Amino acid sequence: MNAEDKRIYKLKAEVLSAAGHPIRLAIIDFLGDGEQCVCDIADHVDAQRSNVSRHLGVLLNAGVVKQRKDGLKMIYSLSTPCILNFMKCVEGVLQVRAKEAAVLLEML
Amino acid sequence: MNAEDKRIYKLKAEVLSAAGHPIRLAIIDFLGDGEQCVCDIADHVDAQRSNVSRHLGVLLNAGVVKQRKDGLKMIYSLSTPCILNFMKCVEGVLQVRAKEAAVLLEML
DNA sequence: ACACTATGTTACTAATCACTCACATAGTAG
DNA sequence: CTACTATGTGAGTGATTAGTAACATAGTGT
Repeated sequence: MNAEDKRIYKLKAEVLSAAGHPIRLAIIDFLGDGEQCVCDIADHVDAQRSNVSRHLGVLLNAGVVKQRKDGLKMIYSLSTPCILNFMKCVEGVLQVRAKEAAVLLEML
Repeated sequence: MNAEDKRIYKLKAEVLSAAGHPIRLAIIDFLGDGEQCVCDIADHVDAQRSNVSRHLGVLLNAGVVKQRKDGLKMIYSLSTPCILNFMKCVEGVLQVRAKEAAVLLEML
């Protein structure tokens, strides 16, 4: 694995770990229904505004969301809808996990 | 967003952030070609064995990989191949990012 | 100009993570 | 049994991250 590969993995890891936080995941899910302003996002994910603002900054920085100003409000939306697709795969992983847990339970 | 939702987002975040590290991403990519033992993985991703062992523990814990013992060796493989698919989407995000960076460059 | 609202930022603390080194364990081969 | 190999784990350190409170900024309406 050369230095070039490492750079690319680092970039990809940035995107994935941006998505790898409960609040940010909730934000992504919420934005799947359409663009939203910070205050509505904060209400929906049940967290403080400044905290949500931070998380949005992380997502923006990773390129997962984009922003647009509308008067006083800053409107956020998903930069590409495929982000929602890979949640399906994540659910698949969780299903495998759950199945294995069930098998272990049987063994007791 | 109720407590149940939060639990599920936390689980999903666990899977995503398990994938959100350059070395672990390289491991996932490598396992895409087929199962591998720890020592070969360590050689391939160019990191120390104990460190790789740790990262594999994280992936295992998240349910991203599974393990199988073969004599002295512990063989790891992807628990579900769809994990490779969502890399495509990550690449899409990076493309959007690159495009925006190019646009910004034009403006200078 | 003033007060008000939405957002972002600074500074700080607590928590988590990554990495390394040294050691422990399990299996293999002589 | 002994030496060796592959893997995993505890302890420690430095780096990164999450969350909060207080403040700064930008736009709106009177």
